[in-house]
Amino acid sequence: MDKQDSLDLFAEQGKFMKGKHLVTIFHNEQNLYTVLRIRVEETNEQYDDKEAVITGYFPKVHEQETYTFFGEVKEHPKFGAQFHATHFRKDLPQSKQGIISYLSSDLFKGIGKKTAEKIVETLGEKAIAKIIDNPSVLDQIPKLAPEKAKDLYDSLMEHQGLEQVMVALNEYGFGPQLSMKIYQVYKEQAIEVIQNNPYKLVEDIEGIGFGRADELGSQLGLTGNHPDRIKAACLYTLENSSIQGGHVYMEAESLLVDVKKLLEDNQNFEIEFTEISQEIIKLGEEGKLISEEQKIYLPSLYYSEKGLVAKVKKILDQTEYENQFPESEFLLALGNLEERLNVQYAPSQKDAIQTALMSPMMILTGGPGTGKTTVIKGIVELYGELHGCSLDPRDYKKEEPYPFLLAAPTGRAAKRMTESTGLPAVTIHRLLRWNGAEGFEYNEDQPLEGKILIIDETSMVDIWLAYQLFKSLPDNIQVIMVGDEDQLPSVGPGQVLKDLLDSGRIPTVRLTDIYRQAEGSSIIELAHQIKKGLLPADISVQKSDRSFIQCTTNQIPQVVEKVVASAKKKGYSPKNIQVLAPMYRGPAGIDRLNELLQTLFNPNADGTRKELAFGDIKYRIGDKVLQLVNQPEANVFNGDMGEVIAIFYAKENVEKQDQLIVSFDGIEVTYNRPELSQITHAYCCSVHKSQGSEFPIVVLPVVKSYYRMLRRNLIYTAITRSKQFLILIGEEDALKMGIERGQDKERNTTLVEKLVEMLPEWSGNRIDSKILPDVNRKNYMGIVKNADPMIGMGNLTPYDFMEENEA
DNA sequence: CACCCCTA
Repeated sequence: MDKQDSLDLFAEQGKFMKGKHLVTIFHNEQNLYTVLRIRVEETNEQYDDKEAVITGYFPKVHEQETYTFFGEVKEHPKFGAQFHATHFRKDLPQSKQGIISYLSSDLFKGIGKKTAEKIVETLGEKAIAKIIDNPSVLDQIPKLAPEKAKDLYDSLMEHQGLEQVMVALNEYGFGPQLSMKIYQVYKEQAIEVIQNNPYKLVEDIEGIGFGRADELGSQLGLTGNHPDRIKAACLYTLENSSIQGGHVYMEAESLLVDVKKLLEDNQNFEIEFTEISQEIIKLGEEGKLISEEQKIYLPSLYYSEKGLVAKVKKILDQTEYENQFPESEFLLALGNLEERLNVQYAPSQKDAIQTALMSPMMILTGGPGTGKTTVIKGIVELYGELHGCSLDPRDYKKEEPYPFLLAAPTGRAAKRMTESTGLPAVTIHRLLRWNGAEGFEYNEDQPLEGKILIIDETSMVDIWLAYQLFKSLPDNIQVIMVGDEDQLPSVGPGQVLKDLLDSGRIPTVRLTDIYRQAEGSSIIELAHQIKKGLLPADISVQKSDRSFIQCTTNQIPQVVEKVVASAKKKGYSPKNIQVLAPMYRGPAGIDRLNELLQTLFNPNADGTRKELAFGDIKYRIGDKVLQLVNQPEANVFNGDMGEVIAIFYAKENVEKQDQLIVSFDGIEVTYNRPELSQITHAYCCSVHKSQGSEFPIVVLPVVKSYYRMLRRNLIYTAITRSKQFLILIGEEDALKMGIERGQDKERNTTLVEKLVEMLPEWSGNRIDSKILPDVNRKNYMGIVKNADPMIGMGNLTPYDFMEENEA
């Protein structure tokens, strides 16, 4: 089998598009993300245009060369149809004439037409494959100097290197996706690196764990207590603890224990602790990990904490905000604003706005419904008023940058920020111009321009991103961080918001009064208890707005069905009633509940309705669906919910594609079949996905089979999604266990101690917001967006949703 | 066992 044939290993299945490269529209040097246009020569896609846009991760693609791309056509909301390629192959010229013009082209210095002809005469139509296989065949070419032969071979390798490496990696058992990643890092040296030290892959390639590398290692004879093996196990264990457990460091002792276990579990060979600590010391000397007082860090995490603290200090050192305008001026402007917006701020909200404007940095924290959004709106409005600057970005020229930077860790939180303030807000990644693979355009060398930064949903910001953001800030900026420390912690390592608050070094305003719920809400009371780790004694007692129905895991589906059916009968739609669960699988998992709820809300009893099947899901018109990825161009984001409004089969439309049309509050998005993986049913969704949303009725099953997921902040996040009714279903034991679990699994961080060491204590006066003057509560709600009116509640209680269940 | 960010 020669190389050209073996390359066809990758062509075995799927769609391809072959054509000549016309122009590269975009190429990211860092991560190789490439957008290019080709003239289509051949394809098995339904594609009528003569030209096509290809996207994917490619090393340099040469102009005028012909390539075959493998992948699928996808619809981009702004740029239209494009072919997303997972891998590609450069087509070697097939005809003698083709090879001659290829070899005599500019790609091969010093090879003219004459020499090219000679090569083909001597080696035949498979000349290129033969040379790649064994460069010494070039010795047969008359009058070809050895240096030229070497140049030719090197150039060929450079152009064909990717394919070479891909084939070899395939033999090591790596698929095209992972192979491409490996190639991006090591280029033509990939195979050499793997043969020398396969454990290096653990360090360099995301997605290759110790287990995989150790398999290669033992094939290559690097076994037992080989230093490379031990080192890799150390780094892997540390990385794992930060990615899986959210820790910023590991105690040296537990690192030793975990590493020993990993090494011995994988191969039957006893490892001494001293052997491990020796390698840890060496890794320290190589700068691959950092140890301080028996705490072992990955360098990126250590420097993130350190750098964040240094920058926070710099920002807090600014003194010019405190007395920039007299308090009387602030109060006057605040009064005008209240009149203009027809709202009245509570004392704690006024305090928050004032502290934000008069301090270099502030944290605004509080649970759902405490008016954080209202305060953000107040801050930007008043900032504009007091500084006499417009809130409209269009009023700014290039030399006078827009002063307001609004950002959030998720697309959806940014979208909400835009809606509630009327100002542009983006994800933190977009703000910093992220270009994939470790590239942020903004950093310490090229800082952002702006005067005031507001970050919402700060609880979701991990230590890496926090550092990246702060180091990209100018020194003369005001920073306001908004969030709820009791919600789910960030996906990435650290607990930045909680640590900043716990340090007591940052000006902070806590909002505690709830303006969104009815007065005397027992849901809020429950939330407060859960925050303290307590399960109220009256949990099983029926309240006006919450209830608890006891049942086992296996009864969950039928009880959920009864409760929801009862709500449906009372006129609630799927939009108003949200079932939340922590996990997808299992008899009480999201998948099972979605199936059942679809049958309840949107059945197809006689089988005559139009359906589009994707995997295990059958979509019907009227289905409630959840968006799983961001589509900023369409203003639709991960976590948004919508409704299926149309289904087209391939034979019914010009695109010849199965299509699903979903409406997200009026925004219509079309999903071709391949894009259906971007949505799922939403009758029941995960607690994680519900973060940032609220619903009139929340139905929350809690059973011991969710064991791994049950934690205090998960339960807190889930129950605080409900605005009117909360119906808990399941086992009291499980609920109790979940609420009590939280403290013991704290994340290892040293941010608090670093802040405390570097910064003076903040001695701001906190307004006790319990002492509220008697003002009209309705007015507080005035500018809270989405404070949808209670939907014809009358005197309903959760009990009304379960009357049939009493037997 | 679940979750974030994305380049014209």
